[in-house]
Amino acid sequence: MKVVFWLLDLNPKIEPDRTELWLWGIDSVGNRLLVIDRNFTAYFYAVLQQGADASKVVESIISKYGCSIVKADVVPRRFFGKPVTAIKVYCRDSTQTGKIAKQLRSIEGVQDCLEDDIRVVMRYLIDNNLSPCSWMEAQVTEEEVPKWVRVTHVYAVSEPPKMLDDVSVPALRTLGFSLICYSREGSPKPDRNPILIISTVSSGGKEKQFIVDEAKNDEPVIEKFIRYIRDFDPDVITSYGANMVNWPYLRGRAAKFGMALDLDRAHTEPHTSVYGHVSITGLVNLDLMDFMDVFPEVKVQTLWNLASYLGTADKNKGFIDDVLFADYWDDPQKRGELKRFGLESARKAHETASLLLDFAMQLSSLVSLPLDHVMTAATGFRVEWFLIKRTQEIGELIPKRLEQPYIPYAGGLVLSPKPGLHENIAVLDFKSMYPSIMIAYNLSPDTYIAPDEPEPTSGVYEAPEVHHKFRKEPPGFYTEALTYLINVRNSIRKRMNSLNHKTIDYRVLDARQKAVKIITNATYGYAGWTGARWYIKPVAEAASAWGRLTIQTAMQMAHDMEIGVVYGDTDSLFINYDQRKAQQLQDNIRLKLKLEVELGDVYQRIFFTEAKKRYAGLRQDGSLDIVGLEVIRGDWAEVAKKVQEQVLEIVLKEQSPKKAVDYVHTIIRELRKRKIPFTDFIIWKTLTKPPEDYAIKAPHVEAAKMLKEKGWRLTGGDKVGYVVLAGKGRLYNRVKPYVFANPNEVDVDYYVTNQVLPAAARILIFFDVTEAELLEETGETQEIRSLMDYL
DNA sequence: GCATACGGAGTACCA
DNA sequence: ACTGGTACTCCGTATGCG
Repeated sequence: MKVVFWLLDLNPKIEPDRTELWLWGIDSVGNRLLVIDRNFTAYFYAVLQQGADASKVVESIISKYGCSIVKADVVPRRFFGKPVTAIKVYCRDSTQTGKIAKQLRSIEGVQDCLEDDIRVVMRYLIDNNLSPCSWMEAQVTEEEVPKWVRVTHVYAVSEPPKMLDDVSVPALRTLGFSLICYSREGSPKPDRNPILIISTVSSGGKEKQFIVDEAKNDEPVIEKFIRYIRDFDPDVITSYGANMVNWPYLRGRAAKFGMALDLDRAHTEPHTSVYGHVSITGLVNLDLMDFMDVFPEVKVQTLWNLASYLGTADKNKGFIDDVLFADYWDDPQKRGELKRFGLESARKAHETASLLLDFAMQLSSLVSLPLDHVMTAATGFRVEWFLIKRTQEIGELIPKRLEQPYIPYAGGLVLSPKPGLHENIAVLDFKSMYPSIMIAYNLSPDTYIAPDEPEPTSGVYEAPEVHHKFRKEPPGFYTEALTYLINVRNSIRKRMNSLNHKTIDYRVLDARQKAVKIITNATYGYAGWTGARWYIKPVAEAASAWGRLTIQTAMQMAHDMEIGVVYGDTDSLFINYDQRKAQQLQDNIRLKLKLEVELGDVYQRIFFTEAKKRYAGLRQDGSLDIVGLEVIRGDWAEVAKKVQEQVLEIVLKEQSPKKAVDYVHTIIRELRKRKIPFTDFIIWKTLTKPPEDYAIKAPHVEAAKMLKEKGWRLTGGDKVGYVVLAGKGRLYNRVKPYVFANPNEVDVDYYVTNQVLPAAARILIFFDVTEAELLEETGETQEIRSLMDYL
């Protein structure tokens, strides 16, 4: 019989005599099912030395290691584009490929072994051209469902499934949860601190909380939570901090009680897998924290900030800092608030996940990494798996990941802006400049011609400045991959145009085009990453060199047409806007440089400082576009950011520096009177390593050390929120984590001199306002103000 | 002994 | 745990001056 199913998750099942592939899916009527492929044979390649006798090598491999090898076939392959002869070595035991490959490397005639580091799951997906989060069909025979497998049907296949061309997504059962633990010794630890509340929200809108008793015995809480999940049987289970905190904590607590955290579909427990991700067999564990790199605008990474950015929540109403959990629990007046907070967190997790799930599924389907891995994997790995999939058709072998020395190279060209105000400025952007350049000049690991190599007869492209050469024909696999991505995105966008924005199809397609876009744009970065399997520095170096030439040529063309250029960065030019001339410049660039240029923002007025990468523009619709300045930085106090934003708005819209100065005076006065909310004083900075590893004393490091002393866990990547307190000595001697600080201790003067003043002066200095003027109020304004204050 | 200068560490942004 | 280009604050020491 035939089944059609949507692939949710897959895992290898290691048996003594074989490795099975277990594919967990959902069929078209909503049955959860398991499809088992028992015909998988692991393999790797032994690449032969030039001129080695292939059959001789096969013979010696078989004679020496025959008992662990099923068969060995001689096959033609490519490596960095160059033809090689390889022996495809099939292994009896999929867990032994690495070991056998290592032994084979010392056999005479074998140059190296490759692809022994490709994991079973990815091998299966790549070889059979299957993608997770996609529909597929297979010829199957139904089997009895083992007692410990929680699905409706189990099938066996004799052939791997085949992909279907259907972009739809089945209705998934989703569950979001949050954890609240009790600790008076800093970060809770599972061996000593109980869970107080587990809150869950599931698709269908059901909300349920599991709350500990007065004795804080959380054993039944965990028990009931496990049972609840098993009954609901979610396809996707989501929480914020799932991988690093929630699952390890739940496992730790369960272990303490001698309980198995048995809530998956195969009677096993959540276990840590690649990239530190927690895998739950048969379903998908999604950590919302892994989505934070999609939204760099959210500076302080928390579930509540993410939710409010995505618009599912009204700011931080009802938020409780985890430092205070124990206090809230112990206070009968406040315990209810804590319970509400827990439930609200679960709601936010569930709502946020439902907004982001489409994107994650499309990314998973595009790059072939399973849904529960794809957001955890760094950009480089997502690009890499996408590329690996594309190289299989052309027989390119997958290089090993090597430790390579890091040598920087020249990047994009940045022009110095003309400081001050400009009227009527338009931005011309090169459309996906690096990908276009890589396609145009066939830049790829397999097209690179090293200096000592002969040039092919079809000719080469030679990069400016750096003189790296790339063969013109045939196209390299980067070129093919990028062309595919760009075409796919165009066709998706075309299809979207004919759809209502509110339809599910539109939403799914939009998620897909976003996924395609991030992979396209990351390919240049991947090319210059020393960790890349296909790292060849000249590829990235040539792309940026052509980029610099491109922007310089475009600038010269603008100049020849008497179009003023006020600024530019890498792939953009800021020009004095004249619609007719701009259009003509675009056409000229398209003809001469063979690259698309699009008209970006048009500003009524734009303000530049002397610094590059920092400006503020007033768009024609009246909105502000602030770039690089303190306003959008995450490491300045809110009070300073608000002041700068207002100053920019006044200066750009009303063109009244005087009014801006008055505004600054007002805020400084309020600051001195401590009328500014405490949270506006918090300065957030990221730790790049554990606090104790710092060679120097820095304010955020000292604040982090204070938190650590009280038992809070802090390492690289964590953000520390601190405030500056009144006192003497170095700055680092008078900071405190904001959770420990009292609003009255805040050093108002510091915030005036080192936060508000520089932020405001950065702008107003270009309107001949001095810092002294910003500090001192003079003349009548002061009289009026003080009279007003008095009244 | 103090104020100032300046390079380096550290962070965060833009493309 | 994708790239380079850039600005900026603060630390921590060197330097200059009296």
